[in-house]
Amino acid sequence: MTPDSQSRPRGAESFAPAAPAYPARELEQRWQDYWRERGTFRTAAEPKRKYYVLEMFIYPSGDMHMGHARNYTIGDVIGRYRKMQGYDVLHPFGWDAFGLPAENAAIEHGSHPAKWTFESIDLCKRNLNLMGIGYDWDREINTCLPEYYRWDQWLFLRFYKRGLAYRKEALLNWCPKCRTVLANEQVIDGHCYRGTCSAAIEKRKMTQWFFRITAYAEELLRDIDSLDGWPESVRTMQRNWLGRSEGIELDFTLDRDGRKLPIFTTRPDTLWGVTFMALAPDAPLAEELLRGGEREEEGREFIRRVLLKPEVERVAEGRDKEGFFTGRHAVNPVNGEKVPVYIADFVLASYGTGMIMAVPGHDQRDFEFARKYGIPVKVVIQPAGQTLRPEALEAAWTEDGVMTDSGPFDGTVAGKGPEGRAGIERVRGWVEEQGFGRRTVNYRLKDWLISRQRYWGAPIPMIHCPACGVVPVPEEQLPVVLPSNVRDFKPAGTSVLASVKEFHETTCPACGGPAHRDPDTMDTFVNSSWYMARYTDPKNDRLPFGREAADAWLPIDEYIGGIEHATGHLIFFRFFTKVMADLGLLSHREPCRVLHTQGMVSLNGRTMSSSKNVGVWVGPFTAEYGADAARLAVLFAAPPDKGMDWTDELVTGVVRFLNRVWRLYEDRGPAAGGPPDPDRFTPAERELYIRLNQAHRKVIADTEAFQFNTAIAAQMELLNHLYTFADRESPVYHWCLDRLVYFLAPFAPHLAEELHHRLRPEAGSLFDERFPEPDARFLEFDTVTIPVQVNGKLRGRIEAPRGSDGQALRQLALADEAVRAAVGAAGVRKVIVVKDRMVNVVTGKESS
RNA sequence: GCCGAAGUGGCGGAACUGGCAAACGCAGUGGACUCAAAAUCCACCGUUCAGCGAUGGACUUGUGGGUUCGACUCCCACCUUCGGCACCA
Repeated sequence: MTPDSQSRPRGAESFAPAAPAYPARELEQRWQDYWRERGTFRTAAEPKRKYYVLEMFIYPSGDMHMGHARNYTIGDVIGRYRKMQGYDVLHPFGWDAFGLPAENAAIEHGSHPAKWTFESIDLCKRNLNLMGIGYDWDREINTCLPEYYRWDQWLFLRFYKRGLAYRKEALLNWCPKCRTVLANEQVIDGHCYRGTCSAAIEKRKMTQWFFRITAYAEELLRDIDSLDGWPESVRTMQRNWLGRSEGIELDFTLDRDGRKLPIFTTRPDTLWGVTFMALAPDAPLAEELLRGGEREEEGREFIRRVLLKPEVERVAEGRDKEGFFTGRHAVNPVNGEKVPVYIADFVLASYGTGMIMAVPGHDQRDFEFARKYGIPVKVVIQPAGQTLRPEALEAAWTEDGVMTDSGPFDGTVAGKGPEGRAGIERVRGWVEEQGFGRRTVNYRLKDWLISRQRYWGAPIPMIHCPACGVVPVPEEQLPVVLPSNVRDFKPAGTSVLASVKEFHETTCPACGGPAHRDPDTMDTFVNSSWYMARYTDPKNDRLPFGREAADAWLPIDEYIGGIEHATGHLIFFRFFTKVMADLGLLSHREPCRVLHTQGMVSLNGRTMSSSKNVGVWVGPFTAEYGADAARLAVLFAAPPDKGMDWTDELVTGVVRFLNRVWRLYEDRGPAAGGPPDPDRFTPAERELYIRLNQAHRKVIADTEAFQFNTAIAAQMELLNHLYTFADRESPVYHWCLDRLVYFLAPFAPHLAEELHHRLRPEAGSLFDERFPEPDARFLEFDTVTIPVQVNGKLRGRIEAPRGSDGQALRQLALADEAVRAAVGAAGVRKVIVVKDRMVNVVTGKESS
């Protein structure tokens, strides 16, 4: 390990803040045991009022830091709170246990990925229990067990039957370090998505399995509108990711053989400005066009060279475009013009048809390319009141304008701007009428590549037979168990499982002849695409889950996890839900009603991370400060969706709060009496009682609004009032202590449970009690202090009975000395009164 | 470049539907307790000007405009930060 002053060595922390002044750890252990023994967080068999709260499950990779802890604490607050409101809560947890780090660790230590994984799971589970998270461990799932992944395989087969799983050859993202292909969602800026890897991605042509997620692109996009419990940011990110664009597909005709060259464009209004065509270098047609031509060899060499370039370089900003003239020409259907056909590296094979009509006058990329290769430029959209000359053009004109040299459309306003849309629409209609092309919708989203050439994953349940081709493993033969007798996990560019004879060699289910299994495993995002449904029926051995159970609990009422999954997991699990609904497995078409994304936790400016060993660790921290301090720290620092910085000062504050609470109850015996009698209130008691109810109201409102920081602040405020309240024998004071226990419950559950038992030794768990309602009669003070402004500036205050009418407030305000002084000689022109809130006196002349 | 979110004291952050900006916490200052310190408790604590002082005035929610009796909140323009997408035809 490199010396690093920022991160502290694990297990040897010496934190600056003082530890709690009460035996936090001891008492927390006691109540954690108590909850476990009593099954406090076990799920109801048949929910009456269901509430499904779920945190994204974890990839178990060793120790757990406060970034993790924050995620699970947020879920736990909601789970405990809803339970206390009488909901039947489902709050499960499990392990996303397949994946590369386990394999890499095994390679490094010469052990087996399973060993490393199970050790990590043990550690994580211990940490979660240390934090006092109330899970129903009876529903724990683990994706690396055959009981789980057989259903990945089962679903795969169902997908296959429906044509939603298929094999194709394509140019794929290859991570040279992980030695496997990756889905588009797993490539970030041309690099591997895994933080510990981030190697530059290469392209390889391979035959692999895909899920046809594009078949659901339209529904995935449309239903985003219905996800009103999701953050707008995530909805926008998904819309961008799906990338719908409307246009037309239209055929150019190749010279000599009259072959059709289909192109996709969103700008049919520029059809008359086409001066060349361009094909993607990796488009299948590219090499074909060269075949037999004079420039065949040269062209092949160009393609080879361009495709060799790593992805990062290809997409680098402002990069010079490269192209190659094929020697062929194509005819533009709208005007019969003959234009040269190029191969150009800026054209993507995977988008649209893999070829484009190029309009240098009105597309910046085409313009740059045309200038470089001396291709003519035509201007067919003239900006209003101007006449652009092609030879003087310095950049493409991409705004709205008037169509010129455009056959029947001369004079039409067209473009992508608000004015021009109608023009494009007209051309579109015409193109269809003339039979040149058809309306098309294109998506940026591509099919989901799920094959991985790695060992530690769910085997793909397919068999390759020399006689019968690709044959699915019969359902009754599932699971296809991942063999454990593997020596070398390091893939040499081919799949690990191909080298395991006993696994790889099999017989064909169709003809009985020798065949071999598909040697690849599934992307781990497959496992996490349906796990939320498995929790509803985790032990089912006939189906992935029963429909009744799934319908009883889904959709998730509250899903909590990191924003980094916005365009990966959160799209995949929506896709799976829709397919599973179409397979008749469940009724809902969206998996999750409300989504909250949680901000990162940083330490000294660096994001906490297990793999980088940066963090404050749950084990050592709770040993010294306890779980309640950890929980309050992550909850109080900031609203959940914002990032937060972990500091010693933060710990100081929450520990001080816990100590103050503790001390308040220290000399208290069992509770005396119930709610206080308002008829016998002293003025001070009355005030305290109102403050109690106000705090109560705020705790409820803020918790439901996901503002735990202010919910805790309200409790701190109440605590401050209690400390300065003189009469410690007052029934109102007693009652406050009684209520405060409930307020604390979701946030600092251990301390709350302890105090609950102290006040009511004979009672059961606090979490089997109902969360109380505030006393609606005492939510406001009878007298309000109302600020008085003169011309919008604060000049005085008046006291008035709550609910006083405008006339009364007006009189009081105008009688106020400071107000009269401020008004002076100018005279009152107008008085605005907002009941119980504000009086504003507007004076006659310019005064002041 | 496009899309989205945000910008408030020394710091983390509050502020209902347009109605007292700065709740709560940290840090800081003063006091109590103590032989002393820590811990604890109580009080003060946006900036600036005038005043010995009590107090009073002015200013203040990224910048500049606007709407309004009144704007952290709404509108327009701009700046900055963060996040996403990006040769997508």
